Formats: sequence, C-alpha cells, structure tokens
Amino acid sequence: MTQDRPYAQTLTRLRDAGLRPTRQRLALGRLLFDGGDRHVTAEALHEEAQKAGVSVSLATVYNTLHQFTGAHLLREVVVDSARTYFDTNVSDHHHFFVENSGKLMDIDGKQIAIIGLPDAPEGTGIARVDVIVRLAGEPHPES
Amino acid sequence: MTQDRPYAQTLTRLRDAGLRPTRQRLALGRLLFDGGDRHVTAEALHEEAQKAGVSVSLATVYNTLHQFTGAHLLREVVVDSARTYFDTNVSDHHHFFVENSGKLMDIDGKQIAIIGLPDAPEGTGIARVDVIVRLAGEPHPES
DNA sequence: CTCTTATTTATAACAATTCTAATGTGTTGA
DNA sequence: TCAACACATTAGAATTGTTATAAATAAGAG
Repeated sequence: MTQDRPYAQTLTRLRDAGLRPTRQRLALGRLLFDGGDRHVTAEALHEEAQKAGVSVSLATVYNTLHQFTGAHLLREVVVDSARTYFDTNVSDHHHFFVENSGKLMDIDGKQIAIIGLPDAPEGTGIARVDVIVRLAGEPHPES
Repeated sequence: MTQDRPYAQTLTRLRDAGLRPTRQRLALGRLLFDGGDRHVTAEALHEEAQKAGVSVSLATVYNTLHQFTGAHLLREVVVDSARTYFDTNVSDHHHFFVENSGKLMDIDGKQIAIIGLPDAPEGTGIARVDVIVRLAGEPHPES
C-alpha cells in the first residue's frame, strides 16, 4: 500500500511549505495534485478520500485545505454562498461557474484584460481581482 | 416625485412585481429603497427593521429578500462564503469588497470593460459576469 | 527509545439559512 | 359588506457547511 513512490512530489511540496508530511496530508495532497487542475469542496474531497480507501476525518480535510491554502498550494474560490471551493490552480486566472451543476472551469488570466478599473479607495490596496462568468446550462440534448 | 404618502413608491413597485403589498414587505421595501444604493445582509436588515420599530421576523426578511430578488428589485452578490449580500442596485455593475470589514462598494458597469473573455462552453450561455475587486485594509508594504 | 510538540480525530458547537405547520391578512366576488 | 380562500407571516425546529474543543496519536529530534 505504501510501497510505491508517487508521493515523492507531494512530499517535497509539503516539506517546502513547512508542513509535516503526515499520512493524511500526503494522501490528500496526492488526490489534489496528481491530476491536473482541480476544484474541490471539503465534502467532495473527503468522500473521494474515503472511496480511495484513505481514512481521513472531515475535520482534517478542512484543516488541510486551509493549511494548503495558507501555503499557497491551493486557492479559495468564492462563487457560491453555500459552499467553499478550493482550486489547485494557484496562478493568475478566473472562472466560469455553471450555476446549476456547481461546476467550475478555469479561464487563463493572461487571456483576458480588464480596462477602466477605478483606483482602490484611500487606505486600501487591491488584493485580488476575481472575474466570475456565471453560466446557465441550456437544456441541451443528450448525445 | 416624493409625495406625502411615503409608501406610494414602494407600493407601486410591489404591485408591478406582482407581490402583495403587505405591512412587512412595505416596511422592508422602504428601508431598502428609500436611501440610494445599499448592500445588506438578512441579519442586518432584520436588525435595522427592529430599530425602526417595525416588527418583522427573520424568516420574513429572508423570504422577502428572495422574493424581491426574484422580482429583480434586488440582486444577490456572492463575495463572502459566510453570508449573502443583497444589492439594491440592479443595473449592470461590479464591486469593490473590503475583505476585513465586509463592506461593499459599487463600480459602474459602463466604466469598465473586459476583453478576451472566451465563449461560453457548449450548451451553456453567459448569465452574468461578476467582477469582484478584493481590497485589503491599510496596506503594508509588500513584494 | 523517549520526549516534546504537532496533528488527527470524534464530536460538540456554531452561524447562516431554510423548513414547518400553525396563525394571521389581503383580496375577491357575491 | 363580509365570508372564504389563497397567500403571508411567524416562532421555532431543522439542516447545512464549517469551526472549535479536548483527548488520543504520530512525527521528528536527541
């Protein structure tokens, strides 16, 4: 079960972030980072871990997600007031959000530009600009 | 414009939206629409109503906020996963969001433009584009 | 190993929101 | 007018996503 080597990358990532590479962090890190860009909720990741045979408590999933976010291994995306999404893509980008399915898709930050943005009010600075393109799913024929 | 019957405007608004002008809808409508553009949470509006001597239950505040939103008298703004904001400005615009105070400010939609936005994926259509400029309070020198 | 401290865990606590089912109110039309 | 019905309001319970707590466990240093 622990004989293979695919944890090496995640291990390094954790070490670099100053996070102890525990069993559950490694497992979650692997689920998160081994498959390209992903958008997950805590509940979904927890379920996924269970299915993968990894026993991690929901509390730990939340903790880990926040620690990873603090270490800039993840980014939090606010699109839905009902749940919090975490994005494994931490580079400059924006999102499509399909309202009825809850699906998120990346939009490369380099491909879009926003012009005419007013200056930040006195005493504040722009921390980040989020563009969310909300999509309504059209009833499209099954094919 | 403003007549001697202060509820007249809200009353018309409700009638036009097909909503029965009840005591509580009139009171909330007045609080919301009588003072320029506003951003409120359900809790905040509820508290405000209490202070104004209007007795409205929290459940009704939620109901009303959603009905007003359905009637396009309000717009929902998702900026914070902890609470839902409702905006009395229903025209095309975007927002500044001060992260630590929870304050929202409008950015006129006509003054900014987004270029390079990709087409909506197959089977979907763009329902809305939200730009959220997240502000950090008193800035400390960075980078 | 053994210590020390970080981490994990189950579970309780929480906050925002929604649901429920009982009661009250606006509107209609005879 | 007023009875009758559909729609609204309400208090409180329930639900949901998330965070806090405190005890148990595991990691890293020596």
